[in-house]
Amino acid sequence: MTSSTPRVRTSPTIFDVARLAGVSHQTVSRVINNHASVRESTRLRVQQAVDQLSYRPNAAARAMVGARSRNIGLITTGSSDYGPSSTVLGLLSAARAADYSVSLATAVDTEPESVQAAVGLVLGQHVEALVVVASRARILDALAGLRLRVPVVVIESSGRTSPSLSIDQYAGARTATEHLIALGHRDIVHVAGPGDSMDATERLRGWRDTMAEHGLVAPRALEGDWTPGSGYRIGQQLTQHGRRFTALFVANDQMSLGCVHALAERGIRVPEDVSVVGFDDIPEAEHFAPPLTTMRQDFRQLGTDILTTVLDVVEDRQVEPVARLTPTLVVRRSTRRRD
Amino acid sequence: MTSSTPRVRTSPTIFDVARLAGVSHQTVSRVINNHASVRESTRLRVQQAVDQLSYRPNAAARAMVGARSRNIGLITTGSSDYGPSSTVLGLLSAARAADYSVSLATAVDTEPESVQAAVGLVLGQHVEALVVVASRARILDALAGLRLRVPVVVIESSGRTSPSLSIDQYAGARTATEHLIALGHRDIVHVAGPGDSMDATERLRGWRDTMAEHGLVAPRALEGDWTPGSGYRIGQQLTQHGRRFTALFVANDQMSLGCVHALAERGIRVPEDVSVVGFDDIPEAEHFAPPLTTMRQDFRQLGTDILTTVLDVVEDRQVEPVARLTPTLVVRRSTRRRD
DNA sequence: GGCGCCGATGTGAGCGATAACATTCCACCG
DNA sequence: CGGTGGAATGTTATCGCTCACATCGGCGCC
Repeated sequence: MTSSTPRVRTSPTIFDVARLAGVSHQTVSRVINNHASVRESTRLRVQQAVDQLSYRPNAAARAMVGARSRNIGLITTGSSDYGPSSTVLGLLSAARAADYSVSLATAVDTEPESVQAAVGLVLGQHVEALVVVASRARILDALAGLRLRVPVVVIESSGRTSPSLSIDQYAGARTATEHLIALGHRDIVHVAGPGDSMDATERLRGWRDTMAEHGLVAPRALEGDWTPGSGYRIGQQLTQHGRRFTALFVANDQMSLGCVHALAERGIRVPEDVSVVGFDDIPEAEHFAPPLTTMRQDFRQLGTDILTTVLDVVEDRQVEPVARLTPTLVVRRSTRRRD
Repeated sequence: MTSSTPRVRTSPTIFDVARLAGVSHQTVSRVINNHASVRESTRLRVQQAVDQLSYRPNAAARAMVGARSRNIGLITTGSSDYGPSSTVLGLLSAARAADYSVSLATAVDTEPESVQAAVGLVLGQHVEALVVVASRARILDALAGLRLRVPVVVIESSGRTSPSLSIDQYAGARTATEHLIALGHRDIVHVAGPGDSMDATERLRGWRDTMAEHGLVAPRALEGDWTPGSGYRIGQQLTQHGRRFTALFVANDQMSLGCVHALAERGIRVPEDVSVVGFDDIPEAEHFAPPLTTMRQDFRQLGTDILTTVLDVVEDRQVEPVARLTPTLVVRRSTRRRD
């Protein structure tokens, strides 16, 4: 056990530093803000005083005089879904690199009140901009009801808001479906994510359009909630109804896992009897039984792009209204040519 | 696309509200802080003015006069490991419930400079306390070098720091090992997490002690890095060296997945030939092939406890120096009685 | 040598809120 | 009917910092 930290009553101010260095507070201010026209010897003396007192400028006071806070607000749902949480992680790391801190609040659900409460919380922290990870359409609605005084950047795939960024779910779904079709599959069932998820909707649309373009019938999709458990239940239904299919395009890797589990219990083998494509490329996917073919998304890049956009918006630069990254297909052993 | 938000140049101040309501700014302050002795009619009038201008008190100004910021700082590594990220999620949700915002910064690695940079970032945001998710021992070292002016609460399982909270990894590892021993296993190999992870060290220690208490030899543990890939490689090594074992206690579920994958490739079946116990109970574990026996940790509860401790510390109340939650065993199909 | 200029530094105001103290107003009492 | 007390409200100082402007001092030039 370490000794308890000796807590100092009050922090030193710029005046304390000034007194110790024998200069005016304004000179100290110049030094800590790297202003020109401070003699080298003076700068040094001040710097020493700063170190000696371990002085840290008071952010609140700086904020009051209108200085940049280098703080951005981030709103997410509290879910541990791979997509949203990876996006957050990507943004966090980009923010760190740009020397920005992030004030984060989670909305307990998608009710407008919850979202607005979360927004209110971070807005209380002097943020330069707000980033909202809008996994659900309702979050967008809640947002629309607000008249905010800071710029907002939204992460969502519908393209309804501007500026918004996302990974192109529609394109990803098309690639996945094309892959299955190229392997000779014609009866391709889609296991979708929740209906109010915009990512899920886009993936569904991509699958449906691609099927249509190839003259294939797109049967009604079954809807899960992203969890492995829901995938499992859908897998069971799929086998019970005696539905005919040779391939499954599942809207995320976790549900794929559940589906494959249910299929295996019925003696249906992947990929011998049914090919399966997932979405996300979670770290586990490579080691599923069998290793899962899936769509990889570059969340780190997304995080970096988000921060770039935020900085552009904050500094009143031109920004692309709707920016999109494209997922890439990772072929593993869960898909194969139809016999 | 929604119409672009009309950005107002400057926010209304307490004086704007006061003027509109025809009272002094102090009366407005009383209303927004729910002070007594404001006539009901006045309160109403002020409230209306507040709403009309959608006035929000300026946090920086409040902070300057010493008011509580209702903001806590959180430091993590940017890893997406299930444990740390679930802890963060748990804390975030508890903070939301307590109307606290969270300023989050990730340390790019465990170098003291990285950690200190992250700490500096959040310390610039007027936090009432700092919570550090110290998954690695080195983070603790970096922290020890700092003389901070805010209370610090650490999430770490070694118990070196105070106050600290954690889930009792040692106890969990003991339970897992006991489970295997109770099933008749004697040759139990441990696949450990990285050596500088305190959780990994505690799990290793728990396994070793339990083995010793039962008069069993604990062979040298193999060390992974928490990823499924590392588990896979270790699984391969295990089979190559022709090591004798009937059970595997793997330090987390992801590595378990990799191990089982490697074993399956060599024709070794789980649980027929080898029993496997994981740790974490990630959502996927239930649908692994076979469903994984593992140790479940209550991260939500941990998050709540962290916030309680933070509040206690901030308000100078007595706190338990080292608090621990206990994981519970979830038995699934990857373990069975030794033939 | 005096003037002007510029680099280095100091002074004072003000950001938006709260706390402490001052004032007003009215009801109630002797 | 004046005095008194407490509720309601107003006034002022203050927090730590940066900005705008004031000041100071030395150097170069005519």
